[in-house]
Amino acid sequence: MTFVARTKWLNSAEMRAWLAYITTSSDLQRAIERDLEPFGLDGGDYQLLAMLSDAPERRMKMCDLADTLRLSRSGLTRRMDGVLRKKLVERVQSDSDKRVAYAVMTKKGMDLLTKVAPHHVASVRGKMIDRLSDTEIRAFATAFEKIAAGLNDAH
Amino acid sequence: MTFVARTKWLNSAEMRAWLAYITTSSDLQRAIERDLEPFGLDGGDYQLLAMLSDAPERRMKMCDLADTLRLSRSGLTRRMDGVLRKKLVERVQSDSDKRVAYAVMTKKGMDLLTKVAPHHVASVRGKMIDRLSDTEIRAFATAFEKIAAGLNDAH
DNA sequence: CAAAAGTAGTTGCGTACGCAACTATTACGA
DNA sequence: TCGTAATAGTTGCGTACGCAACTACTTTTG
Repeated sequence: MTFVARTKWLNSAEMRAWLAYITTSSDLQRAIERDLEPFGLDGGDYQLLAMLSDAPERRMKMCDLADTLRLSRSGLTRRMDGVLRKKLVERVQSDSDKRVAYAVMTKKGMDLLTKVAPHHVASVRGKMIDRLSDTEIRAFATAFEKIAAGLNDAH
Repeated sequence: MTFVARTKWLNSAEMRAWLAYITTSSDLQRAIERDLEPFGLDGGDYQLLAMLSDAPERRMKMCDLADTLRLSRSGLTRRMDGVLRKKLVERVQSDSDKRVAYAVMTKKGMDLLTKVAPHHVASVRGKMIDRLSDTEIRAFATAFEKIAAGLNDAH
């Protein structure tokens, strides 16, 4: 294919960016998750609670929650099993549409999140945010926003 | 803990950076992996082959390979099963130290990587690199390098 | 130089999650 | 309005991978 044959290799700055990104982002994610372990949460649980805490009435439809968490429907079903067992979240069947179920954060879930969030923020700050200048933070944000836009409009 | 009580929340620029990062990086990774599927490789296989292709004599000790790929030892053992079955890589026992095994890329593996690499680079370019300005690329690289440095010296 | 400690790799087991298939419900088109 | 299509959610099955335990070597140490 002409297209591929013509593909430019990465120059050194581009390669630096790509390599730094792929090696570091997995380390970063692990490090931040490790800081959550003392609270009995993993990264997925935390994201789930954080999303619910942000939603009106602290509730979301399962399928919307799956989309925002980047989980398949079945993936969310299993992940819910965990937080349901811990009583951090409840399932509530919808009256108006009997297909849909809501995930609703319980008081226990909210209390836990309130306790954990400052530690999590401290972790994110310490490992990432506070290591970057304001300029870098802004560049970082716009870079990922541009990438996200590209991913969306390419389907 | 005073430390935690004092933790500053993220301001809006910081929050933008963090949110854009966590939501987008998983989408980006998936998108790039999807582009590898037509070649019968997943992201892990590709990384493995790429690392070997870069190493002297296209071979690496299993444990070094595990470290660079951010896999546990057992994780690498299983991942090797896949590429061994496909004959892209061979295991070679070391003579000098009978504990160690080398992963050695085969000609078939090298040929495949040579074929796939341009598509992969095109994918990385299209989804990320070409969407960013030179300035953003540089900021991106230094940002992740700083983060990586922080993760390392914090143990 | 023997015993203890360290290192490389594999295996058993448990967990997370995606895909495909299935059920139940709702929306739509003729 | 009936039948077809779309949507929400769960379940079965397969894969990836980490941890702990194990084997087999090698290095260190007293």
